[in-house]
Amino acid sequence: MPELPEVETVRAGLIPAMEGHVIEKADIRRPGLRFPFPERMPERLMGARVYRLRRRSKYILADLSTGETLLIHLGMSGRMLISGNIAGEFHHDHPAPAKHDHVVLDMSGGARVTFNDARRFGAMDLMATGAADTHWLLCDIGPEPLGNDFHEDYLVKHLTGRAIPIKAALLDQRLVAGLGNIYVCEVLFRAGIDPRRKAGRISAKRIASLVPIIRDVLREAIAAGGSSLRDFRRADGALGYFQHRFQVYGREGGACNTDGCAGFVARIPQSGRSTFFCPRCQR
DNA sequence: ATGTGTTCCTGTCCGC
DNA sequence: TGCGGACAGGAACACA
Repeated sequence: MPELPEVETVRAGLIPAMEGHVIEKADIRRPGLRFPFPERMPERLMGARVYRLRRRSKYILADLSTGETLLIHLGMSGRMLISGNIAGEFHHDHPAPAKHDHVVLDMSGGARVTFNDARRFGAMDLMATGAADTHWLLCDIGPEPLGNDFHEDYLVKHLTGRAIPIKAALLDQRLVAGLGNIYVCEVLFRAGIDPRRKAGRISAKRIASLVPIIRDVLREAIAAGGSSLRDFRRADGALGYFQHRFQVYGREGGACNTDGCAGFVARIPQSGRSTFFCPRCQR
């Protein structure tokens, strides 16, 4: 579900509720999600102050005063909901736990943060803060697309000679972090590249052109508060609005938006997932 | 190395 | 209105 822009939106929304505040109560309502929760999770969370909320790829990382870091992954359907006292506004009543509310954190500032995840593909874990980079879920993830380690030479070097379709390559978190099905489709549309093309058979110049396009798409989506499909919401309950800017994702059969292109958006399966593209102007 | 398919789950939507 | 099937933002895994 949430890709980098949505996770970044959630992180930003959680900051006023969590950063600088102490976890006063941790209600763990089931043994785990995609993976079992770590041993003694409530005890390890209770009394911990959240120093900082970070993001790495599609993961939210909360550095705690206990020397541990809480890792949160939203999977496909995970949501972080805030209720109660947010940023000095008093709304004392917390709603009763709803279906699929799996973890409930009561913060010292008066906010309640609820991890709701219908499909339970999400995850939570705790690790030593200093060892966060070596956590098994994080250690093989590639560079942040908005960071300095992701650049033209890097992408060209890692795609040279690869027989993998460019769509699958960009979806692989080991190459670059944070891209998912929506944004890969949108990026390849802007680049005019056919998602089925083998990465190694695309010119270095065109591969290089993907770097600024990836950055632009992600930055625009973050600025828009992410994309609200189905039930994705920002932590404050507002909807993101980048979905209104989709050129191809979810637009099967729609007219291509490229000037002068008379094509229509097609949907094809690629490695078990839907790819949306314009066969006429993506080559 | 690179497919592809399956799996983990629940919810929603669409056609009959 | 019910029912079955397809499909959904992720990603690990087994296997050809």
